[in-house]
Amino acid sequence: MSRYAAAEIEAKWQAAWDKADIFRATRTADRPKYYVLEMFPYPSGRIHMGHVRNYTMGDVIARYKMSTGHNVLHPMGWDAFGMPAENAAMASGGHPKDWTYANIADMRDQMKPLGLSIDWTREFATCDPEYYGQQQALFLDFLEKGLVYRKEAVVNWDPVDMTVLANEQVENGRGWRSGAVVERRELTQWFFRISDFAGDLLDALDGLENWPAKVRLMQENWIGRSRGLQFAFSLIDGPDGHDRIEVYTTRPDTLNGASFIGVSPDHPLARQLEKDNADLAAFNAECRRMGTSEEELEKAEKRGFDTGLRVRHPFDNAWELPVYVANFILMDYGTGAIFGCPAHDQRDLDFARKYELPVTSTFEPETPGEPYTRPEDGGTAFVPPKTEKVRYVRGVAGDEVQTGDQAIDAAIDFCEARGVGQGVTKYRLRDWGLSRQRYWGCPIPVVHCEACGVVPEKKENLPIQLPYDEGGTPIDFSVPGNPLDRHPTWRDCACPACGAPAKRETDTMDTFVDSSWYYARFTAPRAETPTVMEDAEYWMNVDQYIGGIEHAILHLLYSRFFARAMHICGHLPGKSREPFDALFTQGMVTHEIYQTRDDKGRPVYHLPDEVEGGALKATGEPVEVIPSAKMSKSKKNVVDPATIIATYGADTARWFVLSDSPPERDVEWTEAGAEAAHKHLTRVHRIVSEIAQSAEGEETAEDEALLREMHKTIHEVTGGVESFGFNAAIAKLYAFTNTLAKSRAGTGAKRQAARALVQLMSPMTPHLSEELWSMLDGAGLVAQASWPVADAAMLVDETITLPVQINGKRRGEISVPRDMDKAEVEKTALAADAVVKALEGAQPKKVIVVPGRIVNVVI
RNA sequence: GCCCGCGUGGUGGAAUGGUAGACACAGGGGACUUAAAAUCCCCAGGCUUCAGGCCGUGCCGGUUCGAGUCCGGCCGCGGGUACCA
Repeated sequence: MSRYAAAEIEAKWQAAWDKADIFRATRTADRPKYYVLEMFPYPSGRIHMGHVRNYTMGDVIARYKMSTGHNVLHPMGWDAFGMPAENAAMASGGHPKDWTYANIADMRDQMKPLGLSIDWTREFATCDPEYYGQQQALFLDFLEKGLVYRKEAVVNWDPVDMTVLANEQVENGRGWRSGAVVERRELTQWFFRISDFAGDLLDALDGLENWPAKVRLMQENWIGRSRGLQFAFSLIDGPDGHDRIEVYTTRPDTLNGASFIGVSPDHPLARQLEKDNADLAAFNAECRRMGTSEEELEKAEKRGFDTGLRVRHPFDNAWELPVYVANFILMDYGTGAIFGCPAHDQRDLDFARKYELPVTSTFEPETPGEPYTRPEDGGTAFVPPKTEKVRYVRGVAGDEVQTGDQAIDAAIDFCEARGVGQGVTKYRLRDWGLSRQRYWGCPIPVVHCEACGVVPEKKENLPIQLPYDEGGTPIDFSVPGNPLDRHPTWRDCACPACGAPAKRETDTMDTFVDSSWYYARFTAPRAETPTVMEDAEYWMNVDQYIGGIEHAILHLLYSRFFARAMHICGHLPGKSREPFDALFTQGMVTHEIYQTRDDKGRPVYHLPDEVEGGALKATGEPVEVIPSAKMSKSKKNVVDPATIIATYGADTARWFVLSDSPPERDVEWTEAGAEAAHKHLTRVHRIVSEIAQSAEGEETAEDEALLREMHKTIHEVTGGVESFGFNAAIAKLYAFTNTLAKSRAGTGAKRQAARALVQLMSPMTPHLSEELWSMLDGAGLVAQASWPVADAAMLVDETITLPVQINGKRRGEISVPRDMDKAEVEKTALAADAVVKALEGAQPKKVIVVPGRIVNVVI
């Protein structure tokens, strides 16, 4: 009897699949298409267990769909632009391009042994000129349709590295790499007009029924719709060009509690005033220096600068309010100006107390008599939920007692009728700035011409390729700044409009652009246009998208925007305005952390490989075990998929990452678990090969029981695979393996059962299944066999066991024919020993019979 | 702060309002073996006066013939998010 030799089997069947070319996706009308996609990886150089879990799940779906008669598209590519490649070049020399392509080759080599059903002919990397050239074409189309534009924007500027930093890259006001104090600079940047789509992107979330509710909610909050009133206060003796201050409020019902006006330090009025006021200029400069991190904002004191200016209240010409410049007001939300209502906003109240401004309640709790201290009497700001009824003492419109929502609507109507502003809907979502002052990204295909200004590059000149060297020598990344800026010749070009010498744009695109349309490119990866409508029409949408929850907002929102924009430019059909029909977010792979301490008491981490039985293998020194956490290089709690595959085989790794936890939750990698998975596969191999080799025998009385169990297993595993219940499906497969191992059924029935087992396992353990399938004389490849169908008649037993409860507590059970009618079941239940004993001759009050489920006797 | 999710044996977890703990890990006992490995069989929520009984899905209450599941209020943990006017 041959042992389970995973390495041999896996190589053999991967070669067989390759030879038969069964994973190549080709358009055809004779089968329904199914597009399954996992979020493509960044080519860091090593695959990790998270990748294994992600791609295995996608592979299970892809293989299952293939065996249910679908024409499956299951592609793979590389999200290959980005900072790590440049950082690697800066740290250790070399070129980002070489680093990236070498990593891609390494990772492909690590991925292939997993036996994924991927159509590798469609593979591409976003740093391929063939890909980013089409991205540049998209950009030009977007430009033509007004979907992308340039504007001045404030950015975090690192003066040492000479680059713009994202907010996440600023730590305590300093650049994360250079440690230099970050400056706020105004730069002209490119923006996508995503905010024009805010309402649509929000409303359309309702239609994404097969997305996790959590992700939809996160996007909803991110887009952040609010309804309010926009109106103006008239300014008394304002500087030239400033006779009013426009404000936005979601609480117009508190207008009679207004106490001051606040404007952002970046507000045009503040900028005008600082020209003649050195103190204000200093105040504003200090505000602008302040970081934007959460931590800093938390600590930052709410500070204001009294401009001395006054405005008139819109309801009362005689009522004047002071105008402050305040450090907590953002220029890019609303109008950059607010009215402060200290009674109903804690921040405004703190501000009012600090600068001794009036506090005026406009409403109070509805129920009198409850202990309540008004904010003007030293209480905290009164901010009840808007759905709660309150008593208006200085309301704007409507009843004295009403909910905040009602009062807000009434106030908007009232103000509109008086010509005081209008009701508006605003969104938190802002336009997406895509300019990056980096080398390793997709060049923005425009030209700056002295005569013509900003001119789009001609499409026939695409792709605008990144230069590899500068005048013969490879680009030196150890010099700070953007290499494209200082390149001797790359910038030089002819103006596409007038032909005069001009300069290229040196900004490149945010890498989120690259991943916002790759799913569409997979439908026609070698086309001379971004997409081909016929292919997009056929393959789109992605039927099942799988990836990490960390992309719940940015990547998925940007992709939804891009799909809309591509539709507008004729690159995607209307149905693909929402590109992902179903989304699944899987959990992480975690592992314990092993740590010792050095002589100074600092933690030293150790790889799981170096630890055995709670001590270091090398020295025997005991290790501290820290509970499971996400695998990370810095904590060394990583297991390398390559090692696992070498030790146990890919099927074991695949089986284990699916087995122990529900796919949306984290799964803890344990040596014991991996070993158990491997033991089980070895056992299946042994049991099935024994059955395959045993001689034909008589039918036995146990045949039917085994086949019934087989059909139940088919039913449950199918349901599990279809609903991402992989762990439950695997539990059922374990149970069925036990049944099969113990069964005394005849060889014929056992073969049938073994064939079903092997086939049901095949999406998870494709290699082992092929091997056993061939032993069992299955025709062709199991990968191409039709999925087994459960016989409904075999799913229900002739005789069933019903639990009998007395007053809801289980007291016994009865065995009855499946289709016995309710009255008979009741009779049988009442005759059961436990019931007779409990009733002591009395009549039950009530008997509930749930057919096929349970009987409950109420006494 | 606000929004969302989750609390089930020693552990991971299973359970359309209907037998709580499937399946697996770790554990205990046994068979085979000179021995070990491998394999196979059995036990296993807690308490108990043990052919039985009582308790039990974070805590308190409710709805129901029946609640891990539904509702209300707490407690704890996890995630998201915020000077958003």
